[in-house]
Amino acid sequence: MPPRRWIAHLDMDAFYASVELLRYPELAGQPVVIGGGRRHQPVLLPGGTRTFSTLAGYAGRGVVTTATYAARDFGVHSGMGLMKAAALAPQAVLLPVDFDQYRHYSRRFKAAVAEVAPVIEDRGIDEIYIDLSDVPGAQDTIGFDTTGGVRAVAQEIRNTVKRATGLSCSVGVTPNKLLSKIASELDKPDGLTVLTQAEVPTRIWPLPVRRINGIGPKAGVKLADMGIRTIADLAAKDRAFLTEHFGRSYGRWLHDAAHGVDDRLLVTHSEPVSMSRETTFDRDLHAVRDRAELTRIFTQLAEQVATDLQKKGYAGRTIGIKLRFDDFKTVTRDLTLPEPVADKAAIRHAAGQCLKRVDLARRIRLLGVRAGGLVKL
DNA sequence: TCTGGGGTCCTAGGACCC
DNA sequence: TCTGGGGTCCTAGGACCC
Repeated sequence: MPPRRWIAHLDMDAFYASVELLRYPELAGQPVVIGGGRRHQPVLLPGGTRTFSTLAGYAGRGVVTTATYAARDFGVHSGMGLMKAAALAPQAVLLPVDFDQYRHYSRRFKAAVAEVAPVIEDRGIDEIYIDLSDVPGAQDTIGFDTTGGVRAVAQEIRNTVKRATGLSCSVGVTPNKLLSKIASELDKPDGLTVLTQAEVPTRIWPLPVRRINGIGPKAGVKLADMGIRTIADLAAKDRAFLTEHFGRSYGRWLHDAAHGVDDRLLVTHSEPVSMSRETTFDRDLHAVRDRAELTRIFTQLAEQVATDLQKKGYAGRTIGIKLRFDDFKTVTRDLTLPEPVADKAAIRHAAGQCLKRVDLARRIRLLGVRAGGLVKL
């Protein structure tokens, strides 16, 4: 028997919220929402107990970054505006985002996984792909179960993550990244799902098309308009139909995805392409009336980008800006310089040149500064 | 109760060069 | 006077993901 390709997708369960629960164990089982600004720090009372802000009465433009499963039971989910979440679950505890803490636990869980299986693709703070094909034991058959070996390896990885961090995760193991990403959600939280290619029709086809990583809100609506709701519906369409409606490249990809076909290799090393900073204001600002404040924030964003570049040892040749207006329309402008830059004056100046090319009639909701075309110094 | 912040990749048109 | 292709770079917008 030739060795089989086994790719795992590991997804930490409600990651930010779970890290907060390690710090505040008294919140276990309660609806907790992470998001918003710095205003909602817990207060430590003289007796040693803590009091927490709740969602009730929240006013602002924040969104839910993560919600505990207890909060999700009220219909709260990530990306939802905090105002709406407050209407659904006013009693839910609201905690501010603490990225430093999450990054710390992110490094811990990834290092723990690497002890068992070193071939890892980073997919952000709380997800990774892992190639299990060459991990000792993964190709073993246990009794008549040809997937028993890889299941045991995946379980060992889950145990290791739990030991190292106190956090649970969900894992999908299949022959490729596309299927593993779907599989890791099939038994969430704290689950493990192993699927073979032969199980695609029974386990994957009944799912909605939006479960496929790469079919987003727009494509989802377009497919629904054509009566294509499940992955089975999509798999039933031929290539020509899909390329006709979605273009050659995306159409072909849709066809492959529906059939569980995905040859992509793991990307174990990558260089950043861009670095950016952006901010949404508490209230929409007017280019003339709020000029001083806009200028101050604009300069600050440019300086933050410069600091980020210098800290990581990069310079950017293309400097860009982003504005979102009160009608939510977003525009970008960028400028490619003769040489890469990383100092705040150069970035601020180039960003200023970009800003001159924008019509500032509407009020501004968001402002951002970006450096692209990065080169390592 | 409208919709954060940080990214990647793709497309498409125009400039410019050979 | 009017006609080519092909390739690369730059810019703007948009889809999508975590």
